[in-house]
Amino acid sequence: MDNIKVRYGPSPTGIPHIGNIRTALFNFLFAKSKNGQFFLRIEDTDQARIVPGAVEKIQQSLKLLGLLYDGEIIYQSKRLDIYQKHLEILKEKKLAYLDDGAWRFKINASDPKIGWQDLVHGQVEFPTNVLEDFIIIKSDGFPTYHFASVVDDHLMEISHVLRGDEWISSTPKHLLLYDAFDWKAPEFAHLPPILGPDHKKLSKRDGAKSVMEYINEGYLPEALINFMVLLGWSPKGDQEIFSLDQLCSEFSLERINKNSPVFNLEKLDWFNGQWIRKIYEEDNHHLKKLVQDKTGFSDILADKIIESTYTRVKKINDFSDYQYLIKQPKIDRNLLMFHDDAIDVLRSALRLLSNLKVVKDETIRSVYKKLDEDYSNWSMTEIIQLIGRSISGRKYFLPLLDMANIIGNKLSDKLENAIEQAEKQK
RNA sequence: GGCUCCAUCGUCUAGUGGCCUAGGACUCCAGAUUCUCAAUCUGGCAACACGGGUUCGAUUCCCGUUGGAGCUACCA
Repeated sequence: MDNIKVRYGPSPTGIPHIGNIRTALFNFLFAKSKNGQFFLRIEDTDQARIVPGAVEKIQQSLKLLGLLYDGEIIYQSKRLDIYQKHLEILKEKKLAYLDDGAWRFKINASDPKIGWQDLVHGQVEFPTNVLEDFIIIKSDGFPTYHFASVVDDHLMEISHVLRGDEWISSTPKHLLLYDAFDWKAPEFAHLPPILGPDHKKLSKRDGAKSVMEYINEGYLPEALINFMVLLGWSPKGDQEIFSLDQLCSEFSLERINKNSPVFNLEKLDWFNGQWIRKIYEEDNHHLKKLVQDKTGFSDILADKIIESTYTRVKKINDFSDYQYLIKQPKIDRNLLMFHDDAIDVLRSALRLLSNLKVVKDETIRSVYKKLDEDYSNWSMTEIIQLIGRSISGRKYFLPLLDMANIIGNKLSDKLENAIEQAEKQK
């Protein structure tokens, strides 16, 4: 199969969300895996629903992920004359008629069934008697999706149509249109949609956000791609981490799943963590730049923070949570309050730890001694350094609350054991 | 309602009649490691929706039931 051509055909009715973009991804990967071409076609035939700026957002989303399209972007709204010309052909064949200002296509199926070999679903068939004459040119002169996409796909020599599952029941209409023109229909692959945790259509709350939003939140394009592609597609082996390049050679339509996957943010977070570590190891200048762009850290600060915290971070933005560890700011009132709270927690924790003999007495005594001093003049760093060294010893410390949590967890375990044993003795 | 699609651990999935006491990943739990956490490694919990067939043998094939999703617009 040569001369593979596919297209991504969003309608500019808003900013495309991740489910939408996954369709673009699959199209892109399929084209690249077959050495084919990937086109962008804006399906702006519904004048009422057009959102200004949406096209730019679509382009931006694709660009951020590295999904470069071939050739020029095509606008259906600029091809009205072409659709008109094709309407004439149907009129001549008596396959179109005027109805209340709009043109309808006359269903003229000879067989009781119409079907096709779908590349992900296999054979799909519809009884033709459920089909009704449908509108191809609206009364405002613009074509409907059905008409415009069939005409354009043919003229653009699209070989494979990869689109959402919701189109599956309109495909018979499209097939009839191809027949009417005596055109060869392209191959179809209908992709199952991503669902929310409630198994309903993915909502904004559940993760139907744009690529830009995800990147703003600190997700990496690499992680987004990796996550999206594994939602509905699986590789041959057990490998989980894939770069776009690897996917371009690995991808295949046969391994697309028939059922609808559920969006799972925890796994996205995991992918993002994996990619942060991968980039740190392979190209830490790149990571540093990303962190600096996001946080405005100085060179030295960025180096220190990244080095000490890159294993615990899930999103790029998380790095900024650790800046106070190293920045040595003068203490403001808020930080001071935080001090008091944290130090109270630590103080009582230490008391209990010493009772339970979890930590060396010596350590506790030295921390106590420090804590009894007037700590309000200390910098945050000094406090954390002290506690970090005494209890944990790690040079680049933990946030106080983390520390309190650790101690708290250890305590509750110990206490639970103690209670259990006490009860056993009874 | 009609038509269509779909159905393996909580989630993403492998599996195309015997390699399956169903494999991997996320999450969770435990252990190892690290003077803490994280990361890493090891181990653990956890699934073939149900009922009929077909077959020597079904997660895998067929039918039905149930459940979920989509379409049923002068929206895409």
